[in-house]
Amino acid sequence: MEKRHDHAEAIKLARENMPKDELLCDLGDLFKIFGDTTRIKILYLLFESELCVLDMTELLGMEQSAVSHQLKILKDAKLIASRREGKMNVYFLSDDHVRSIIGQGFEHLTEEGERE
Amino acid sequence: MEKRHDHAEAIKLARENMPKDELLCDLGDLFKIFGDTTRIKILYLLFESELCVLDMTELLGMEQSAVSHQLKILKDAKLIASRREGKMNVYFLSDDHVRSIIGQGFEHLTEEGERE
DNA sequence: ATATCATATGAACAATGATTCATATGTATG
DNA sequence: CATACATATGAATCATTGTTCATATGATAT
Repeated sequence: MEKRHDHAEAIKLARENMPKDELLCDLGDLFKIFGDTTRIKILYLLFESELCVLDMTELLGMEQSAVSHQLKILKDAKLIASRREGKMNVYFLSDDHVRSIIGQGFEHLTEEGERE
Repeated sequence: MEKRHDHAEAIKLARENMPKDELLCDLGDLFKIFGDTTRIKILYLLFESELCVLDMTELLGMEQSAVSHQLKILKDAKLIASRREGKMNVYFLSDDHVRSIIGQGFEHLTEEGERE
């Protein structure tokens, strides 16, 4: 009887190419940030234009405090950045990876849909 | 004094391009799946070769039950698929979006690192 | 059939995390 | 300096979620 799945070989290959635990942890932490609807919404908002906190609070229909908390998380992850403008803090995307990552997720979802 | 941040215009632009809530939710749910080290590890393992549950249990040094639970989550999200081979269930990546998404996350992390 | 191997699954528990409330910081203006 | 405006932050709460334990299902061989 032919053996189709070769445990030893598969395990060897998989083990050799496993990145360090720290990187895997960082990756998880990064994606965790995208794993929340509020934060996804904020990022989408910033796709189009810079926004101050009150703008976002209004657009999201949420409490100002909740928005600020999420902005901090996004900023700590360097996904967004901000600058002062008088009394306001204006937020904007800090690089294009955000668009790429969300774009890939979007593709996965829509192609799944088509197949069914 | 020149007004640098135009609230009305920014809000209008942002609101027009906001996808439906359902999509935003689905996106969040998808990324939530990548937001766990165990699942990231499993996906990385499957980058190289198909694996049965016991292979992964050994490679991850985790309980079989924990691995199975995570496999179910990945399978429900159509990120992986499986086939029977005798007593075993052999798992494999179901499409290349997994590689792209993780790749983008990886890039964000490493480029951040370089800049500092 | 029964014993065994491989995997799946349900319930319980502990940890994590998003939101709210209350309050503090920072900035302009009278 | 006092007041109002814009934002940030700490503590508390409620919900979500990963893991474990115990057990169920499914497949093979004797």
